[in-house]
Amino acid sequence: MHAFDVLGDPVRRRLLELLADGERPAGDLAGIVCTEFAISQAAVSQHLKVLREAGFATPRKEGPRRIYSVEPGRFEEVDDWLDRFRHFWEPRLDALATEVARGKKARRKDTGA
Amino acid sequence: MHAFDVLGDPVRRRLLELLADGERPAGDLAGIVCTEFAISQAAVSQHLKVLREAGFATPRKEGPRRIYSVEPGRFEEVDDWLDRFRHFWEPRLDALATEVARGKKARRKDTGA
DNA sequence: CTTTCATTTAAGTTTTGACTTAATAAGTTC
DNA sequence: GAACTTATTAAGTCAAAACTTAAATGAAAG
Repeated sequence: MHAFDVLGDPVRRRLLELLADGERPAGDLAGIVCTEFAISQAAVSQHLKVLREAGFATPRKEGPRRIYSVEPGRFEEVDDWLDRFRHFWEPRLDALATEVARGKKARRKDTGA
Repeated sequence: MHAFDVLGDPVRRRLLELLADGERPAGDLAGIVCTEFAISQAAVSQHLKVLREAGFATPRKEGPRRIYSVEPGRFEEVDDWLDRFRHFWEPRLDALATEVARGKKARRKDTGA
């Protein structure tokens, strides 16, 4: 499932926003999102399943609860897709500055420098 | 319409990818996307409408054709949303380096420095 | 080992939105 | 202005996906 297909849902985006500040148990997430969107707790669990299976979040079992936390990989993928549009609004830095500043390609592809 | 709702469609993403390299007439875009996705030209036009109305692309009339080009605003919005997740995968630069490197908040909010 | 709490899964319904065909609009060319 | 091109809009169909209720799972507590 493409990263943007997952993010193309307001409930899932909200869940991720909540997780951005740190891990949270599923029930906690449901408590917030159910009232905000007026949907059932089961619906939230289904969205969590999508996030799980798409690799946006992972649960950790702690007694009877599942503590969810953000999984960065797919976000990075989104960021990469955005790269091809960055020149439309970001000032063009010289190539080295960009590499150093964002430090992305170097780390990811390990070009051997 | 939320930026991610717009990007949550593979045809629209493809259209934007094509526009990332530079402006193109609608017919040109349709020619490519219709074959790639096996959909009608009208369907592509409908997607272009969504992109137009959401502010992701703007057409410029040139004779009978509409030359589409990227409108950066909404992409920047997406980038901003991602900001809250960046710390999960980007090395934390010191604050000034971040400002200089990305030059975003400074330019946008013009904090007066 | 049964009850209870937290969460997920299953089954079925409803809604959203993407697609098709047909019609319309606007710009050239003759 | 008739014919042809380029593109958008309208109307209706269909499928994907989000939601609901109900049942199932699994851990802890009595």
